[in-house]
Amino acid sequence: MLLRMSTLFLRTLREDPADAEVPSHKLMVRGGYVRRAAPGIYSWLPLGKMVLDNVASVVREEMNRIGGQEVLLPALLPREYYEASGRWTEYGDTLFRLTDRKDADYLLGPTHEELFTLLVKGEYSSYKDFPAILYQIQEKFRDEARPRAGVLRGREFHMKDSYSFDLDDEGLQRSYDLHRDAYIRIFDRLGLNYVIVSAMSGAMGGSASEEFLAETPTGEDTFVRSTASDYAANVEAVQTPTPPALPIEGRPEAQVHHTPDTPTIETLVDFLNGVGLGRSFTAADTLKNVLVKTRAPGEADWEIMGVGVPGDREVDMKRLEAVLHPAEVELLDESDFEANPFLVKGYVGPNALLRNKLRYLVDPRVAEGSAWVTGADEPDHHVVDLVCGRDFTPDGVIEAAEIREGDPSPDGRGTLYTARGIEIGHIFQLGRKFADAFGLDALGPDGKPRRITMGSYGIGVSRVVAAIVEQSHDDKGIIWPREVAPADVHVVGTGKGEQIEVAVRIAEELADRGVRVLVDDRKGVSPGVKFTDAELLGIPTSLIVGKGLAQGVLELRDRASGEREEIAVDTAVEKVVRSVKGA
RNA sequence: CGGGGAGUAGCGCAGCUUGGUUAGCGCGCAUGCUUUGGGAGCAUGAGGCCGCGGGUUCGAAUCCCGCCUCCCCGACCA
Repeated sequence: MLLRMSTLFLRTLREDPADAEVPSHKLMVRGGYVRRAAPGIYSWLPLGKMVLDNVASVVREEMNRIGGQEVLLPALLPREYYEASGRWTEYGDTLFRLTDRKDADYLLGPTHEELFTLLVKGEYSSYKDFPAILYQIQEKFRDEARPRAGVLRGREFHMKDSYSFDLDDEGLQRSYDLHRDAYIRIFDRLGLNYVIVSAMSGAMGGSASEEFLAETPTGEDTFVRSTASDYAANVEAVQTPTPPALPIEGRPEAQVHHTPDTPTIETLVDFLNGVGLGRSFTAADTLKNVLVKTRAPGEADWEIMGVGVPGDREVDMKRLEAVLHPAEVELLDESDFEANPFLVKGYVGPNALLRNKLRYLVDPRVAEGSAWVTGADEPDHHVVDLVCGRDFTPDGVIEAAEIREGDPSPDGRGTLYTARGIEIGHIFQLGRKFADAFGLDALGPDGKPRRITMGSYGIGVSRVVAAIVEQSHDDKGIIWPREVAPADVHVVGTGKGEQIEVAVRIAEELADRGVRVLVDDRKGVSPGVKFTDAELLGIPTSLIVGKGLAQGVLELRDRASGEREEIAVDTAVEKVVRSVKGA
C-alpha cells in the first residue's frame, strides 16, 4: 500500500476546532481523520476510514475465531419488530423514528436484538442447529440527548454487535465466556488500557453483564478501582465489606437524651461532644435514616421505606436506584411526613419504622452489635448506644451509601479510588426476553420445543478509535499503535534536491515488500510543515529523506519514543522492513 | 429539560457597547519570484445571505422583537 500525500484527500488544520474539547476530538479533526457533518454525525476521511477498518478487522478476526459468523442486516427497520419486543416505546426519545411515503413507521436501528432473533427463528428450528453466534459491523443510530466529544459519543456510530443463541443456561454461559475472552484479545491487540467492571447492580449480582471501560480522564463513566489489586467495578456494583459482629453482652443501655436544636448530623455531634458524656462522637457514630418511597412497575401506590447509613455518608441515589431497580425511587416530601405523623422529620429512628411495619434496610456497616447515635422519634431527642441486634433489627442490608476514595476494597486488598472510563464494550446475558417476545424455539431430541436463550455483545468500533487516541497521544499529535495505524511508515522527502524523488522510490520499494507506506511527496512544502504533519498524523515510524541524503544517510524516527537513528540509504529498506515486521 | 456561551470567508477570530465610506485580521487557497531540517518571505488575487424573519432609521453586522441552530456544564442515556 502506498499513499502519496501530494494527492491524498487530506487537509490538516493548524488550529483546534472551536467545538472540540477532548484530545481525541481535536486531534482527529486536526489530523484530517474525520469531519463533522451534523451534530453527533461524522464523516470519515481516507486516513480515518483506514483506522476504522483496521479496528474493525481486529474485531472481525477475533469474532471469527470464536465461531461468530458475519452478516449484515438493515439499519432501516419497520416499527412492528420493535413493537413486538416493547422497545418501540421503551427506547423513548433515543430512538430515531421516521415514516415512509405511505405513512408507515420506521426506525433506524440502535441495536438489533429483534431482527437477529427473527432471522434465527426463520432459519433454524432444531436443537442440532445450536449454539450459534452471529454478528455484524454496521452503523447504529441513537438520538442522544447530548452528543459530545466528536465520535466518542455520536448519534450515528460504527458498532460491532453480536448475538448468541443457546439451548440452555450453560450454553449461554459458554457463549458469554467466549465473547469475554474475545473482547480481552481484541482490546489487548488494540493496545488499550481498560478494565472490566460488572454492570449489574449489587442486588442483582452475578456476571450477567460486564462493561469494558477504557480508562481515560475524559471518560463519561465513573468507576472505582483498588490501589493494591486489579479490582474494578461500577460505583453501583461495589459491595461494602461487612464488619464482624460484636458481642452484645455488656454494652451500655440505650439512653435517650434531650438534644435541642440538632436537626443535622453536624449540630448533633457538636452537641453530644459538649455535654460531657465521657467520650467523644464523630459523624460516623451516628445512624442517619433517610426516608424514601418506592413504586414497583405497574403499581399505583408508593411504599415508604427507611434507609440507614452512617451519618458521615450521604445516600447515593444512583446506587439506591440500581439496587431497587426496576422500582422507582423518590425522597419523601412534606405531604408524606404529614400523612405519617410517627415520622418525626430530623429525628427518625429505626424503631418508629419497624413498629409501623415499614421496611427498614441498613448499610452493611450497621452490623450486629454495632452501637449508634440516632433519632429517638420525638422532636429534639436522640438515643445513644442503640445497638443493632439488641435494640432494633433491620429487615436487611442495602448498598446505598456513597462510595468514597479511601474506602476499603471489597476484595480486601488496598483501598478504593475513583477513575473515569469510556465504555468500549459491553457483554450481556439477555436470557429469554427476545426469544419469548418472538417465540424462538428449537425442537429438542425429545420432540418438544425448547426456548432459546440469548446473549448480546457490543463493541463501539468508532468509539474505540477515539478511545485509542485518548490514551495514545501527546501535545504534538496522535501516536497510533501499529495495528490500527493508517500506515506503517511515513516516508518524508524534504529538500530542494532529489530528496523527494528518492523518497518516492524508497516508498515504492517498501510498498513492494508489503509495508504500508505514506509518503510525503509534496513539493514546495517546508520541512517544518512536513515534520509537524507527521507528528500530528501519528504514523508509528517515520523515515526522513533530507539533508543527509548527500552523505547517503537517512533518519529513522519512532513516533512514540521520539528516538532518532541515522541509517544508510542502501540498507534503509531492509531495516525498515525488519523493524515494521518485527514490531 | 435546566443553566451558561456562541452564530461574520473553508478553519480560527475581531468589529457590535456609541448605527455612517468598499466588512476586517491570521491560517488555508490561487499565481509569480525567492526560500527548503522544525508550521518561510515578498507581491498580486479569488473567496461573504454578517444564522433566519420582521421592525426602527435617510442608513443596520451593529439597535428592537420573534424564531432557528450549534457548543459547554448538569439532568437523562438497555
